[in-house]
Amino acid sequence: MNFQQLRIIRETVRQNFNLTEVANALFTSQSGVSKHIKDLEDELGVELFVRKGKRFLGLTDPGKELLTIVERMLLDAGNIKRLAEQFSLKDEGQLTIATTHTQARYALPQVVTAFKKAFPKVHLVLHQASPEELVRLLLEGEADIGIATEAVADETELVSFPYYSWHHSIIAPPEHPLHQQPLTLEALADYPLVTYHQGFTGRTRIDRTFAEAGLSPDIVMSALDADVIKTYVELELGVGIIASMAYNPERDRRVKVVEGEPLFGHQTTRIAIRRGHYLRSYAYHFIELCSAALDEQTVRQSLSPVELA
Amino acid sequence: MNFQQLRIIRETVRQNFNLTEVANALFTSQSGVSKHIKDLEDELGVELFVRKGKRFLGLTDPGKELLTIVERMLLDAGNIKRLAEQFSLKDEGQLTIATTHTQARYALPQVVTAFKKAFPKVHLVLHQASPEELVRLLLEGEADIGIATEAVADETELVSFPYYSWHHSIIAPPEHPLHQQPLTLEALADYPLVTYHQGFTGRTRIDRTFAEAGLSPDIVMSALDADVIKTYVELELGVGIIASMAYNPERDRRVKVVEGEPLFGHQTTRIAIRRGHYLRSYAYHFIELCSAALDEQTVRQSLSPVELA
DNA sequence: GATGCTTACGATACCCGTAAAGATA
DNA sequence: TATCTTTACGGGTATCGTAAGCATC
Repeated sequence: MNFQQLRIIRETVRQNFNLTEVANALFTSQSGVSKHIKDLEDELGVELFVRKGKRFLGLTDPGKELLTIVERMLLDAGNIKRLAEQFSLKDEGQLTIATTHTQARYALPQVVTAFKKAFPKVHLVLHQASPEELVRLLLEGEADIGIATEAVADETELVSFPYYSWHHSIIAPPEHPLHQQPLTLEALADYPLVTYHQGFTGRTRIDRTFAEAGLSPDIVMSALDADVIKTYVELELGVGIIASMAYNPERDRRVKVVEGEPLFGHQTTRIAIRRGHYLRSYAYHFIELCSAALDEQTVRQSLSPVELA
Repeated sequence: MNFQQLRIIRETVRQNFNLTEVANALFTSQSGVSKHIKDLEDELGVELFVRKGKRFLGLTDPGKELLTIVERMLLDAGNIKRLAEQFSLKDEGQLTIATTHTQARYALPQVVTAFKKAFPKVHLVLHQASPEELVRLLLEGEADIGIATEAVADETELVSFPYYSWHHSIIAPPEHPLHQQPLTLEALADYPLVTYHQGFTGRTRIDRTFAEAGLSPDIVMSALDADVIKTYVELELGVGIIASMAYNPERDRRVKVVEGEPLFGHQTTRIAIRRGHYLRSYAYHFIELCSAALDEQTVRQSLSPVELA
């Protein structure tokens, strides 16, 4: 048994049991992948994969149980590497933050600025992704910290902490009739709407709120970011619903804002990390810069790995 | 990084930083050990060991942190092997029980008999050891299950469950004057005593009870097992204190027994396993044979590994 | 016929053990 | 001086990639 074999087992599942793709992902030959799997199965005396002829279809029962152990071992292998870097290059290295556009654009700039000042040698990677993709990046160890409003609280392998709360704002051109009437869900649903994509920046909440009121608004356009939404609102395509922090009274003079909290309530953006993922000390500092309540000790205490069995 | 390197790191600590001994323990050459350590340190970019000239003295800070991860990885490596056997040889394999003489001789025979009947193909190893040694065997993965009255409840890396309760019995020749007087600690302390070695079979409790009463009895002889104690009591060397289950009215006719519970209270023998150590299904059956309350589900639930960090 | 897995084979790199040299107690 | 570690070197083995063969879709 060696680490390459373990990596291959894990990657085979990730690549949907296509050994050719596994070889590409691990930058090795497909024949080597094939042989490694065979060798490991021989050594353990168990078939790990369900085959149909020469094709791989899935994991056997022992394969499934083995995978959870393998994942933990490879997680630990990564932990060893980061741990070593922690000591060899105290304040150097890389920190990968997986986050959505909204956070990267409106919430994180101040944190990033402060962080860069404190740790100038750390290479900061802001990996922009959807909430679901972001969860995957954390689970696979490709990102150290995830920041999002959706999805992260639902995954048991992740631990998440509240970062900050915000609410939705409704924007429309200054002369829009919406500004002449009291704001209700019904009134809002009468106009074509422009807001975020499915699963982004509180869109789930928006949809649910309308649905619970028995309304089906006409969302004429959806976008990943508020800049795009604002642009189309200015073009009078419809009424916009954006995150409050995306509205800037200085710059956004061509639209007029109404607070949407009475309609949609407030949202909590969360900071997430994978259980058992070793974090460099500067990563803890980054989290503490986000929220002073989240000091290293507090975060570490919540980081114990999920139970076995 | 490979497994041999990890094994060497772990073994170097176990062998008190003597690389020659490490090589012997791992059945390899000392030069290879030396090189592996160097290679790993180079790869990680950190010194793992404190050296004085060429001698190894201990672990550095990163070395200490690394060790805990390495231990977990090697534990998982063993888990993979057992897991595979579990599937390839369903009811075959080996089960190593580390236990003291008293348990092996008086408590376990019935369990072992029933177990052998249920799992005739499992090679059962009864590893007789002191409670401290037994803890080490469990921690190092050399034993699957430990059974003892002492020590096992104090180690956080172990989980333990109550097996059964017992008390001490006092034995003396039938005509001994002890039998003519009411049993008190003071009366007992007047006679030379024969009982178990330090740390064995409730000896801790015996010593503490006398000490708390301000008595310092004359323990003329101590032994590992009740058979030896009985022999010397029969030879009138002194009064014996043994575990109640070691007294057999049929066979032990040459001594007369007095129950010692009023003096020493009762003791609980416990079944212990290491957190995170994968157990074969027949191991769970063994535990359930000891105590019907300890079914596989109950035991597994208590087995989650100790927290990180 | 295109895709995907297995097997064969040669080159390479890695690991191991012997032996000699250097350091430490 | 005896014990212990490092370094150098040669032999063996495992790993890797190319290429050909074969099954599956």
